[in-house]
Amino acid sequence: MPSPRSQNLSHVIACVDCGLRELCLVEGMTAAEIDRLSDMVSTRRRVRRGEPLFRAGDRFDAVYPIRLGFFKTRVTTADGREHVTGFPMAGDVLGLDAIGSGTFQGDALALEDAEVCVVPFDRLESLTREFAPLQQQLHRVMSREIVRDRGMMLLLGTLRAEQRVASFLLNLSRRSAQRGFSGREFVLRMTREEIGSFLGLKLETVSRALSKLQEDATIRVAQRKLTILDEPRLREAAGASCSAI
Amino acid sequence: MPSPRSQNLSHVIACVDCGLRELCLVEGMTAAEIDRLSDMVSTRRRVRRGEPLFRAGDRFDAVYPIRLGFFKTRVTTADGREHVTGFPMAGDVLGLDAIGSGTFQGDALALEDAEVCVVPFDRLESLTREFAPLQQQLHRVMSREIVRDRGMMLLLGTLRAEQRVASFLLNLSRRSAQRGFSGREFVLRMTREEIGSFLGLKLETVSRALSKLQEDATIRVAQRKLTILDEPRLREAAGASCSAI
DNA sequence: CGAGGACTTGATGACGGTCAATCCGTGTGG
DNA sequence: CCACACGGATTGACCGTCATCAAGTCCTCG
Repeated sequence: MPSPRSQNLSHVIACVDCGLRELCLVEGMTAAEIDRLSDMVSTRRRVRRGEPLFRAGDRFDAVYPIRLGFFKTRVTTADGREHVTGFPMAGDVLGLDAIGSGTFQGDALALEDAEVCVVPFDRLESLTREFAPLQQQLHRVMSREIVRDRGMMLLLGTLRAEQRVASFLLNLSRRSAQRGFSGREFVLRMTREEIGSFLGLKLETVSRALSKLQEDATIRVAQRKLTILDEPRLREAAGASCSAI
Repeated sequence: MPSPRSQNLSHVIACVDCGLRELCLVEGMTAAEIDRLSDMVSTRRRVRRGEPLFRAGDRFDAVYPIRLGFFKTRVTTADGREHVTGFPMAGDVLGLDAIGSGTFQGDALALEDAEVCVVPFDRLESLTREFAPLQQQLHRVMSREIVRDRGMMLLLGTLRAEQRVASFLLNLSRRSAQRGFSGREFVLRMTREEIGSFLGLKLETVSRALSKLQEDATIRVAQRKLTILDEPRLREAAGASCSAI
């Protein structure tokens, strides 16, 4: 893994020029304020596919807005079972759950080559005391995380297998579209097993649900490539809680 | 519902004297700093059993540390199904999930007569810019909420009915003990149906699980009164993820 | 004391888990 | 270059857990 210092900083895009501004921490700040933040975030870190950004038990001292790439976050229970808690992508912020305890509670693994900004948390906290908009945005981002998790609880607690898979696809579609990519056609960067772990299902059940949706001509799925053919139908398959996650 | 102004403020306990300090927002602050916060939180609000503290769609402008009582929070889906997202009790802070959107995403209903502190959020944000310890504590509280929700996702995604119920009881026990009450004997303030909604189960399944644990002499349950007879066995019944929630 | 809600318990069936066989795409080595 | 191995994915058969439906009991509160 390359040290942060191995990055050529002159090539680092400033926050003010970053395409992810409105998803990230700086939303609502003036250009001058953003530059202050940008100076602080002078380091980036690349994470290669399969490598961890952090692991459970690592000491927390920074949060990581994702610049590029796709991660999975997971927790591992005492008896070795693994549960995927999310699939963060560019614009999402990793590590917020570690603030409370000072150590990371789970692993974050890159599902493809990725790059994150390294935001030292103590300095971020100081800066939020100066800039109210930054503070508000940090609170919004954390709060969004809570709302997202509530949505997942609803999904896990009330939906049936096919509804869960349909909701999951709609979620990926929406987030893909938010980031300027196609919401209709995208690549599933994770395995069926990882999807299953995230949704509280077994990989076979995920596979069956996808096959079923394909039979209905709702989606087309060829390996990792997924196309939404009939979005209204997919929303219907997800049930009324399609907006859940 | 009585207006906040109807409270006799001279009887309001200052934060510095509050038994819930270490759970609430002021942990780590000096007495002088706490007094500043205390002045701000000059209003309390009583909520009678069955009444809402807030409802989905209400405008967010304050968070509510619970002084006394037991709540349930829930979300209602478009098609009218209800899902309980938590059972906050004294020392927990209500409303953090609304920061992101500015409106409450779900309802908070008192399961028994309750009293909360009203902390106007814009003033709390200003104050956190002055007092770093207060800011850190707010972040810790929000982060804890995320971790808690992650734990619920793990529970809902991986545990079987009896394990969920056992985990739930251990959670109530721990929180009860943290607040100075017995962790061995406590009252279930919610119905079987509400427990089921929270755990992603039907009320009959909850009832059966409780009966089963009683047959094993792990617990004794008489209506709402619950006694843990054999805690190690209950931990075993919860599986390795007993620390989940 | 009566009514209604909360709870328990039983019978039955559906959904999804488990086990197993097979297929497919990719990368590796003969 | 092809054969093979391997992991991921699909599909089928079977079974267990939990939801559903239903009956009946027990508290609680008017």
